[in-house]
Amino acid sequence: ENIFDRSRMAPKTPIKNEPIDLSKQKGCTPERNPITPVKIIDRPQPDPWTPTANLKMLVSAASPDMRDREKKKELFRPIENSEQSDTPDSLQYDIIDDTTVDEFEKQRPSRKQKSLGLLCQKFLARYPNYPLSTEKTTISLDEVASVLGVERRRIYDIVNVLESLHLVSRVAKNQYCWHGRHNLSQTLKMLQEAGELQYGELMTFQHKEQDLEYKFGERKKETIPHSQDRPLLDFSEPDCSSASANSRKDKSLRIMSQKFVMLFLVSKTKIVTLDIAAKILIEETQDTVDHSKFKTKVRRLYDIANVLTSLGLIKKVHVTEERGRKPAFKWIGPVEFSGKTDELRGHSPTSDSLPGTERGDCTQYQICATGKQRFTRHASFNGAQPCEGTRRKVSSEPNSPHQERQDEYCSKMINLAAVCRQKIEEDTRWVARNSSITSPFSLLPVPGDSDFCVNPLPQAVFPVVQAEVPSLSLPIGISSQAPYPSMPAASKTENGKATLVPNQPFLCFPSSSLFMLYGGLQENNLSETLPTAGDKGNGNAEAQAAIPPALCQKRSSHKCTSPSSPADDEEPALKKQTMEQSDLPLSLVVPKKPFESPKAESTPGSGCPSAVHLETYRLDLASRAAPEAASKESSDCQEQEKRSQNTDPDEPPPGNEHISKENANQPFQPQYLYVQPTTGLSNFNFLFSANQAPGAISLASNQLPSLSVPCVMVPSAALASFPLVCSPSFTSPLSPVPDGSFSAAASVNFSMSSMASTTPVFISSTAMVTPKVSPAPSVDLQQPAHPALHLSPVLTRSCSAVKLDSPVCVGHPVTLLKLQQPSSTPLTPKSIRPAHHEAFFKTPGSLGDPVAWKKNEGNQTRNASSVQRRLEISGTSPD
DNA sequence: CACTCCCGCCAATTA
DNA sequence: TAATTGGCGGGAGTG
Repeated sequence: ENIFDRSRMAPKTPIKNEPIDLSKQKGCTPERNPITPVKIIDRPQPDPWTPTANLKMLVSAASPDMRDREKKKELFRPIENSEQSDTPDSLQYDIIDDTTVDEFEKQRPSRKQKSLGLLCQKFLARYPNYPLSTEKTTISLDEVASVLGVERRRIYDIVNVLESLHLVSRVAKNQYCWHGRHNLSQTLKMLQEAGELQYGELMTFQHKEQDLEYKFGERKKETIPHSQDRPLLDFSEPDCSSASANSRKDKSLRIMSQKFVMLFLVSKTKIVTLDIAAKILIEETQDTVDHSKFKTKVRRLYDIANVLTSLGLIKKVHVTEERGRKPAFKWIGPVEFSGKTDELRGHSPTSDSLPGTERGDCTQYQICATGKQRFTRHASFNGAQPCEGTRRKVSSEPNSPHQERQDEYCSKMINLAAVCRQKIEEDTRWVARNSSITSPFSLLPVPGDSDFCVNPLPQAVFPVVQAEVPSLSLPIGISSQAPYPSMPAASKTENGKATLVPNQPFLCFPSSSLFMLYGGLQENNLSETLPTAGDKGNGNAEAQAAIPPALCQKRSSHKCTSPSSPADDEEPALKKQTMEQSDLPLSLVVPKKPFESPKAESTPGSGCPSAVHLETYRLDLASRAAPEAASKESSDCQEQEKRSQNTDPDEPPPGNEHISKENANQPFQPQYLYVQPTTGLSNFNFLFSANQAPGAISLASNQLPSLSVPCVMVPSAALASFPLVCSPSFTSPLSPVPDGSFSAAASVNFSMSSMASTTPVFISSTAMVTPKVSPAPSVDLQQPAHPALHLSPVLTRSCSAVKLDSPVCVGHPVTLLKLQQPSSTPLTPKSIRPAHHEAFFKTPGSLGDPVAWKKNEGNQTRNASSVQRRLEISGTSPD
């Protein structure tokens, strides 16, 4: 295209009087005098009258060529008709006849002809996509403006967007330097990463804590070699900056442009609707976006979109939804940026272990789950996500003090969540419409109680078995793989399938596959408690839930994993897949922050945010249900255990994995889904609670059910070595078993070995999996190698302790037990809290124990991973 | 009427 | 202080 244009354009003579064709000047330096020269000279200002008049004049003045019809046609046509032919055929244009042209010329240029997109095309036509590195092309705004016959203002619009993508950079007043697309892929990659981080986390919130900055800086540096191009990515940081600074800058078209692009890059479907983008970009926390603001944002987005369209990065599409079609844009640019910047930032080997994926998942879930508590959310976020910003913040400010921020944070999150949710919906619909695939999200309204869906990861990435649980009214995520027939009431035990066993609180899946489970909160209370958060929270949950695991993984692999880590290999693939699968429901947000997450969290001493969260969470729960927070945890655990045990009998034999529909019925029984780590994820396991309280899911505003999923993230390694205890449901106050009763806690041990890929995993929410899950698996609570202690014996107390220490991220009330360290004495959450933050936030490497621990695990995991993991269920009750 | 998005006022920044 | 940038939103063109 460009070439063509160029040829055309090239001949052009510089504007009449213009001294020099600055545009072509090589070397930015040549004419150092950034003169603002020309500006007026050629442009007789005389006619203030109509813009059109000016335009005409300019056009005519600009060059003879401009007058030429053909030229015009060329210029205009391509853009105008872009829809028709994305691949413009030069011939076409030529062919197009002049006859029309005359009129064309006469009539005042139509609006289209003056469109920014067209203008941008003209602009781009002037410069080579891939200029020789040796020469630098300088762009003079004035010149360009005059040549193109537009006011400078318009040029700014174009340049700003181009600048956001590093296609140009400002060198001086009125002077920009043309870089071309050499760095485009790199830039996109960066944006993608940033997007994942940002949107994944949702919050890159700003605090400028040193850490944050530090991190950022570091990251950037790592990623970006050149100093020059990076300017934009900074946007995330700016938040911190003072309001004043932010004011203008924040809203900058550049930043918007980057964010907009990020949305595409992060989006699974690669389609972003305008309104959603606008909502997301409006950082306002408020749910209800100011209408005028929204409109303004949309205007800007159109501006940006026009430029991006002319760059061939996006194209306009429409997403149809029940309400009608909505304008949207689809990313048609490169999706994979293997290139240059690939070197991920895997900091330390240890980091790799972190499952970005899980993290992300967790985060999302967490968010969703706890609609109520801000703290919780935050905490969860922190815990779950490694976002530096967040964490730092948290760390620095332990809970309450900074509520404001939290609020903001929350609000943002909420907002984002809402947006995401919408997006998801849309995407889903879109997808559904476009593809036969049923999106998991489509589930929408889940009948009260049971609302959880299982989302399979995108196929490619993980061999996933998708389970549908019709009974649950779960929408089955059919993301990629073959959909499984839903099992009606009956439970299925088939291998690949995950099933809910009727009556059983378990979900079983084939070990090999990963599942994402979305669950509603078990507790309605939360929603009640947090009225404000409630809806939003749901939205968040949904949104988050929506996020495809794949993304997470991908993310994790990228960032989290150190280069050396096994994940790396896969990474590309994952990423790719992720990227590729356009059909899948979009996940706007991908949590990203692999860096520290697990480890940091896991850090023993440090009270991980997760721990904090838990506490908070618990507290909330407690408040609604029972007051004793401290005891509560333990109690919960115990309860669950008890229950589980109780239920066990009912349960099908270990070998079977069934999901009981009843679960659905039983609002309170928590179900967990265990997600087997894939290679990439090998380190983490996710447990999601399957059960949700009916209330938890609110479809309210949206049809999409908001799911709050309590989830627990556990490093697989950790699991392997440690016995996991599925947490009891704290859930509803309704829960039959009050605090006091904990009979047995069921401890589930996942040992890598034991959990073979083939082995189905059981997740029991309330129910115990006491029976041997798999016959084969020996119940070794501990692997010899691991230093970790198994708490199995002490489930009860361990619960609390575990949470804190364990690398597990808890999104939810779920209590996982995992003991990493041998520390015999279980720490109570409380005790732990204070200390952790610091440790927590430290770089993974800094974490002594955890790291070591992790490494061990990691190794094991790897080894084991290939091998297997097995789930062991021990009936052992704690004390 | 809903989309698009051009246009240019005018404030924030720069030089 | 003047010029450059660029946010912003009215309102016109399109379909």
